[in-house]
Amino acid sequence: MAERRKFRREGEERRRQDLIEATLDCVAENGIEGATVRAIALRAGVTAGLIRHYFPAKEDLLQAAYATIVERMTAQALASLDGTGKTPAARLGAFVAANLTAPIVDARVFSLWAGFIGRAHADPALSAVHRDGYIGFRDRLEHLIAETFASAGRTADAGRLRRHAIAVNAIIDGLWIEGCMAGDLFETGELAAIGIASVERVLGIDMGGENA
Amino acid sequence: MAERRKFRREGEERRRQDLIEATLDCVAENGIEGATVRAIALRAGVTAGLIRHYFPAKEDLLQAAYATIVERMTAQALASLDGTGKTPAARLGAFVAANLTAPIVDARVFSLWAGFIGRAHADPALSAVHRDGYIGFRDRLEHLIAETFASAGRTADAGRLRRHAIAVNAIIDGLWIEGCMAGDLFETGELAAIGIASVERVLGIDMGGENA
DNA sequence: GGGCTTGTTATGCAAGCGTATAAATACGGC
DNA sequence: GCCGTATTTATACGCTTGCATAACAAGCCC
Repeated sequence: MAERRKFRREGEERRRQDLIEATLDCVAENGIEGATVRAIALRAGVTAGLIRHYFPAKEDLLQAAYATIVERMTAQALASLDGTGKTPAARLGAFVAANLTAPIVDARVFSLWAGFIGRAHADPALSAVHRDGYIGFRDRLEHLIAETFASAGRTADAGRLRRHAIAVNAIIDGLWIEGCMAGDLFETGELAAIGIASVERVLGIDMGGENA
Repeated sequence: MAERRKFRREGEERRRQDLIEATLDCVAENGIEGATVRAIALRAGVTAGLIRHYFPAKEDLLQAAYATIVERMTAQALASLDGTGKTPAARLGAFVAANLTAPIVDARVFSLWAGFIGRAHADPALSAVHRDGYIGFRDRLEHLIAETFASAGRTADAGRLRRHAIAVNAIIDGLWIEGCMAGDLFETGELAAIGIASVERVLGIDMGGENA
């Protein structure tokens, strides 16, 4: 009668990570409103009360979860740059392609993104997390474009470089959303091909695409 | 003591529209989770119970509200095509510019879009409304591009035309999002200029932009 | 191996949610 | 001017939510 549940004491960082992962699962499956304290706890295999032991309030958990997903996406994108010995143009091309292929183009990731974005307007902290991610991404893009131009012997003033980064960022974002929301409307690799071709034309460079 | 509240009987369509408008206000201000039955009723100036007299369930109201906003955005975009006597290229340019300027680039509209998108994954009906809007928009774009090509004496097979529409749609979407979320990072008209220049380069046409 | 710390569970609470239902009232037809 | 009807209000119910608190036990220290 009334047997108390057994449990293990996990390391602090491990538990925090588990809770964040459970939160992401919940948001991805049922939207942000599906991420209730009880649902998260159930998925993490703990009881609801424990959450408050690691996060002062639910909002803090959501924030941490969003920061995690932003960070993860960024890392995956940057990983595509790891190949050494490539030309700057090839690196830029790989970067664009990576952002338009699985696992970055993924319904689950989009579900997370959308869920958090919807909440960002009401929550300045989430909004800040997002803006940091956006600016970081665009800066990285601008850097890649600058390198590509330099290696091609082309010059571009700061303003032009900035506008190029904005445009390329828009192409990636727009195609990413299209792919995530309506992946079934595109063939494998089609979005990446369109993205590369578009970026080539916008920047007036050759990244080895087939100019689809 | 216990004075019952006075009220007026409004026409059915008028009440429905008021409730939808109130719903949009709530979603825009506090996200979709801020759109509770009571909050909506308060803003519409009625009591909560009335909502169920016009909509079987809250979900039906949300659906109607989303359909309304999608329809409204589409109408605004199409209105930019109304000018007669323009060349197809100029019409396409006007269309792109309109989608990258107020009132379409607007934090409130984006807030609505994001709120509903976040819920779309959990609600197939909302998802269907969105997809219809997306495909309709892309088709319109493809049509404009085809006209522009035709008037320039260029030919393009169906596949190429489709890919062009996908790319231009991505540019518009991506820049739209950037503008809505971080409008303060851009000067007035900058996004429209970048959009037009990018579309010109991607399509290889001249729409009268300054090729920023 | 006994005691202490603290990670963890269990239980409870007040508030808010969507929905149901009955009473009241505005207003067109006569 | 009254009646009937359908719009609108009022009230309540059952459920879920986030959060608080007290009891408990796991694992480290000595």
